[in-house]
Amino acid sequence: MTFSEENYLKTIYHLTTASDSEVSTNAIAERMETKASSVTDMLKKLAEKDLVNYKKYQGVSLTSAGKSEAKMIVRKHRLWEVFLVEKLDFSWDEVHDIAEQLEHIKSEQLINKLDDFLDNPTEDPHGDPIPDREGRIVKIEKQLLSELSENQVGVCVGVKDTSSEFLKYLDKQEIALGSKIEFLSRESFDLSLRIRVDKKELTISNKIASNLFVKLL
Amino acid sequence: MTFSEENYLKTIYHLTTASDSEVSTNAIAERMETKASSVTDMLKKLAEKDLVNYKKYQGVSLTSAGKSEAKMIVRKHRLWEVFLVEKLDFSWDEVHDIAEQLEHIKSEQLINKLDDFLDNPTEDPHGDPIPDREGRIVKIEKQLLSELSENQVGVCVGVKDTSSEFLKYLDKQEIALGSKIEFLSRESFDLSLRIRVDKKELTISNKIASNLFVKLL
DNA sequence: ATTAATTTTTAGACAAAACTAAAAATTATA
DNA sequence: TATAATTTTTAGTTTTGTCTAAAAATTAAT
Repeated sequence: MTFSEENYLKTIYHLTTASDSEVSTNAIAERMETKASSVTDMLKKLAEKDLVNYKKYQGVSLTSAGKSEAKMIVRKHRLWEVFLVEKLDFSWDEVHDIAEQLEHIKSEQLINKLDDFLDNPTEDPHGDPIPDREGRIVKIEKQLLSELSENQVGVCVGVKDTSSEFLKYLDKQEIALGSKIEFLSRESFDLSLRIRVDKKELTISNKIASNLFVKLL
Repeated sequence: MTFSEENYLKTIYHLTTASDSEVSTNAIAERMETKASSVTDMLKKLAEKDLVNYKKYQGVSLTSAGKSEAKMIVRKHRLWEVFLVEKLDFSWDEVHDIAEQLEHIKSEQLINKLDDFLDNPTEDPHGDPIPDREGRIVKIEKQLLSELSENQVGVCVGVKDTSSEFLKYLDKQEIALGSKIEFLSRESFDLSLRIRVDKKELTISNKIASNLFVKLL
């Protein structure tokens, strides 16, 4: 399997799990910053290899073979992210691009040894679940901070947007995985939220709140 | 820089440092298990980028830019090998193929953090020197076991052949980096050597002895 | 229900890196 | 020093993954 094929599978996996349906050629092209015609070419190739279900003009989904390949790529990506943050002391906004490269390294033994070395983590530094060696994913129940009602309290368990920009903002506000977040009040005018993070009170926009996952206490 | 370009630079680096002269198209082709015509194509491209000195029919050498690129690839390869052996518990005969992939990961920050994480090793698991972040190499004086004279004593500091086959043979004989090796006697008929490794006496062929580096005590 | 807009696919081209086969240059040999 | 053998380069293909432009299919709008 080539890097390019792996990238397509991974993208299709993310898009289909997010929307829980078939995904369009254009959606893939947009996410991968490539042209629709290139996507069509690759879909044909992946269909030929029985990694995707593809019918012209009908969108694509992964076959079970494709899905398990995709999960292994996601597994590698997220394990390497844990390594970079936990062992090499990278911050959570710096690891994505490097993990994009590392996820293509081919060696099952390597990834399983890495998994053990990291003590078999179940989530990456952004709170996303890491598939185990059989592809199983332990899903934690979490919800967006923006969906809480006043006075509910949760722990930050993940981020929806993993852009460097957003993550740096969180660092600045001292919001990290594990931070206790209390929903104090909602400003009806702009939907901004008053929250308490650990000891400190602050105001965040609704956009921020709808990119932060919390687990209710 | 593409993977392929990096592989060519690395090969040229190894061949030129071994022979200390220009290297021929055929030598590169043979080492890389490719065709001479493919090598010629790539040499033109590398010359275009000022990474090699190339004149038709005259062989090639690295420019200083090419050499420093090559050293960085070697640095990455060897640091990853240390990681695999020291941290992930691979044996020294298993790491080469994985390091061949990892050496192409692009991030200076990554490799420098890895270097620190490993406590800035100066040699890889086969005893080969690891260039530092400026490309400096600390060369240790070492010689082939086959070049010793009777009753000299050394410590195993490296291997010339790094094939899995040879390394497994050494494991079987319990010869490792750091083993104390006493040259007891030479059999003139087949040039085989009687040696003592740590406490145990054994006989090894001249071929084995000429692939083992020792440092005299 | 046609027409218009959008999406998707096809067709043809291109760059990278490999290959084969043949030509050219170099080196070795008689 | 001719000629033979070897090495290296050139020329022309192939494969992979991308692109543009145009055609075809689908979806939206009047």
